Amino acid sequence: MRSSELASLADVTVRTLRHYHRIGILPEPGRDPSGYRRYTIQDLVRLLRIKRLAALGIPLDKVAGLLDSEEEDHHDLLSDLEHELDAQIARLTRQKTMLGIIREHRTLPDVPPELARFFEAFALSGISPAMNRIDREQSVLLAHLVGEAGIEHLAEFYEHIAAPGTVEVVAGLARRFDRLDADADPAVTDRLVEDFTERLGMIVADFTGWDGGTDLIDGKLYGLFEQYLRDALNPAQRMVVARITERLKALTGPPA
Amino acid sequence: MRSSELASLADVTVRTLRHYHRIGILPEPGRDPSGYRRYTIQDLVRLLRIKRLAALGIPLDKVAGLLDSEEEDHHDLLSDLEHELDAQIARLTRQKTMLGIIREHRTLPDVPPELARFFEAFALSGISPAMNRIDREQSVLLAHLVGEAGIEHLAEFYEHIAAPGTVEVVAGLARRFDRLDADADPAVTDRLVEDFTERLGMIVADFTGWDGGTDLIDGKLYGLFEQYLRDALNPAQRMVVARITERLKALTGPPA
DNA sequence: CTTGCCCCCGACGTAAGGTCATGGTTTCCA
DNA sequence: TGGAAACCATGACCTTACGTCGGGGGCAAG
Repeated sequence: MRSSELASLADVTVRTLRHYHRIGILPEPGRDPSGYRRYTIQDLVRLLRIKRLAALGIPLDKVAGLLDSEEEDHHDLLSDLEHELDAQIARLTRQKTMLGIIREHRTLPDVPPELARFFEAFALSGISPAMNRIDREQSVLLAHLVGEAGIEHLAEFYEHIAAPGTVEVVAGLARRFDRLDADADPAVTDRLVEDFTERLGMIVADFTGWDGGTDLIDGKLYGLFEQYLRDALNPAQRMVVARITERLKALTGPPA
Repeated sequence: MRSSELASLADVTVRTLRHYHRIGILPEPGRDPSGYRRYTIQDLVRLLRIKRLAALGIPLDKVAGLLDSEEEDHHDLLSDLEHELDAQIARLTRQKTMLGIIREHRTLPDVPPELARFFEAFALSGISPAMNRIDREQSVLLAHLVGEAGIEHLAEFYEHIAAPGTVEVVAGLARRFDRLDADADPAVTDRLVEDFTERLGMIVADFTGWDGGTDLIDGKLYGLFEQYLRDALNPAQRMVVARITERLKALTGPPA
């Protein structure tokens, strides 16, 4: 048998044969006078055994050991492999689940889908693209900040915000916030702070009372999160945020 | 921020940052006077967005396109990815199932587990290691010869052979076959042929009547299969095989 | 004699980084 | 103030299981 015949009998490519020779799991056969490899049935059997092991996901550098050792030293190897397979399947399944959610809700893939509804509702309600981008990037930062566990809590909060009846209020406030010029009339900013506090204060205050929240405030990431907002907003907007934050602190009561 | 700080904030390694720079999905930031990279929050956001996409299984060379394009051109990409995930999960699940079967039955991993019981029973019943090896290698050849579908038919046959009551008979015949010297007494070989035909003839004849069988006889692989046997056996054993084959042909009736 | 097919070898490429090796910089601490 | 520890930079090689060239030779048929 020459190489292409062996290859086609075993349903592999000739390149694969040479690869197996190079890594030493298939012995080099003899050559004919013109230097071509001549294979025997033993080589075919060996190749088929290799294929069976490879099809189980066994790495090629372990194959020689398995084929040449008589007995079941390989029990460890196989159970390791099985655990690794479990882990891989679990990972891929998580990916698929995430992709499915993203497809169903048609959300952007680089943003946590649990939070996406929120700024999607805004995007449809007359907010500027720039502010929308800020919301998106904030969400990404925030999601990383609170971690896997915290995101569910956040999602619950966003559900309140995005609920019918409330989302219009939020969108209206957001539009007004979005349109604040750097040198906005103090009366305008005052009214925005008042309206926000009055209409959303309790909802937001309930949320910031979350247990995990206080740990986060000390972290570096949280500082960056605030800095991100400072960078993105104009002075009037920054002032509004600062004053709303003050009012919310008062609502949640003095810290211990 | 310097590189290690950004890396730790985003839970990646510094090497990963540089990799992302090299492939162009994370822009190179400015440098400080000593040549160190100084990152900003925008870089952190970009990095976190990359991480989200990568966690979905999106290849890095598609990431830049997704992050920079505004709208949903990526629907195709995502659904392709979902299909690929399905395929991978299916493949890994098949591997795991196979491994599970092999572990449960404690069979050798390089041999079809459906056929393994057969020569395992033999190995325990006094056959020589050499003959046992022949059985194993034959099984591998045979399994490849008949393909995925045929193996189930084969397994059914092997069930008959390995059934209580029959397996002892088969093992006895196999031991006698195994011990045949190259120049065995004709009376001994005659008796073996007779006993085999009498006690197993119908079972084997039923099996060789399988529909797919006739296609295989013409194939190259089948010729090799026979050659393998010729190489492995001594003259007396070859003669016994040849004579049993004759008798079986007579049992199944003349071909059309 | 050329055409087409088969064979050889060697070398580069893949995905997503890990792991040195080497050399300069900053920072901490006695 | 000096030296050690820690940090940063670049470059190069390593991983898996082969695919894909590129260059050169062998062999049978038209």
